[in-house]
Amino acid sequence: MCNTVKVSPRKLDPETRAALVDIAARLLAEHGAEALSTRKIAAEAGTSTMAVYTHFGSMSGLVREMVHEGFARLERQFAKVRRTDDPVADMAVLGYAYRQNAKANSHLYAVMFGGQSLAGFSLTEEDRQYGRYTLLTVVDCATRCIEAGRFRQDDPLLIAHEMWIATHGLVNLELGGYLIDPVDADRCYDTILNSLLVGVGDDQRSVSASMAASKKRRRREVEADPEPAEAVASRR
Amino acid sequence: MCNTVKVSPRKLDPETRAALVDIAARLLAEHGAEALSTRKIAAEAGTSTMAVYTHFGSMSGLVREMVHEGFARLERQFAKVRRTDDPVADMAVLGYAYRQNAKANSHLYAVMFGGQSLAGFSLTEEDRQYGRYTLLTVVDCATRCIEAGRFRQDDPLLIAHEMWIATHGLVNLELGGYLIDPVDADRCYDTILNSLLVGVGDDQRSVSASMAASKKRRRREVEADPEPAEAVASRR
DNA sequence: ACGTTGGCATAACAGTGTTACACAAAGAAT
DNA sequence: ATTCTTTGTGTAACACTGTTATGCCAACGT
Repeated sequence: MCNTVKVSPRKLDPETRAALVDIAARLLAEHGAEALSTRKIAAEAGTSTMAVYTHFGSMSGLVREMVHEGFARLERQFAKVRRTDDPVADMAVLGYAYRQNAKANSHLYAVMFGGQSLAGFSLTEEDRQYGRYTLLTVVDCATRCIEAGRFRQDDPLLIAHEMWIATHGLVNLELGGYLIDPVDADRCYDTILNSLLVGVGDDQRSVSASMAASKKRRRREVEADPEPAEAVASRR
Repeated sequence: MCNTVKVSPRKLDPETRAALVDIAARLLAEHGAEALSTRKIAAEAGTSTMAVYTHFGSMSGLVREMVHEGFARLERQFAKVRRTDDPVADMAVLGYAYRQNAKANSHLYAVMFGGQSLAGFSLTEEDRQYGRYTLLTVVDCATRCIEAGRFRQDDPLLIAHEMWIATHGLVNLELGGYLIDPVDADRCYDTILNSLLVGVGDDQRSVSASMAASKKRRRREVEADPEPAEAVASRR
């Protein structure tokens, strides 16, 4: 009777926790980084600023949660991409999904990958692992490309990284507003992806065909607008 | 006697202006974004916080100045790269210079290209034009590659953008800490650059030779450590 | 039913960017 | 040389930020 562990006379409310993340994400998306403050979040959630500290420890903790949610979103976008018998087209659609996700969550994206410090938050190695895990979908796709004889026998992790880097670079400059009229983002991406796909062993004709196929699939498998709020809510 | 224009009874001191930028840049580089405050800057400069407002209007104005200085630094790095009769090697060295500059000024770099909002600063179209101007060195190099018959007859601006995007993507993920051991930054960059260079028309043998040549030139033409402080001071 | 425990609100603290205001310094005009 | 005017700069305040010490009270285990 001495070591009886008394736990949780009052549990943390998971609903308010989720609400805080949602509100923070909305504030960030709608009004930018400057609008992200404990007081504004608490006011919208109908609580006090303490809620942020009991649930997340600090503002950085909340940002970290948002970052993880961002990775989860990206993974869900990836999951929507079908695995067809044209894995190279799949790869192109994955790239488009990455772009679309980044554009839909542009403020969060900079924190997830750019290393931007938002409210004093900075990535930990654990966070990065979380991010790298998302890349596994791309690695798997690269593996299927190799197995299908489209790509040269090579390290699928390296191939996935190539795609990641190119897409990431494009998205970053696109979001930064640097890619304008004569040399716009779509044109650049087509050219780069083409070169990379040929570079890893596919032949030009097959690449052209796969990229054309991917363009048809984009609209179906990767919708531009973010998923409706009900879907997010029902997942809880 | 009514419209006599009375000007400047007391001029802005360009020395304190430069000192403020320098101090701000150092604080940013050494202690991160959180350490960038008017009071800290003013304290180090031996002035009051008002100096920031008379010289730059606001904190964002000072950040803008730092961004422009960042572009100028990049351009100086580019200027160090020689224009040889192997323009493809030149291109590879330029890419290395871009990487090196980004790593030496990593905090500023995210603001310059990533669109990170630092102290409420966000890029204006004028700032972006400033950034695009820096790319002209790369466009020129691409033109020389075409004239030398190494690259296919194509839009040099598009080619420059390809290189920019790939290098930028690599640098961003590198700075974010995402590129680790088995698939590190150097390995990725070599592979991607190779694919892109072949993709714009050069043949594999020439690319390999040029990249090998570029590796020898790197250390000479692009020193890793930032330029000594005296050089910066004497330029004023 | 009761007592413990931990979530939450309140209010304070140290810090931030920004600004109104007074002062002083420096060039222009006499 | 002296005065005048203009304007940079220091002081102090304002509204705001993240964070935390301190209570209160609701909810859970007993």
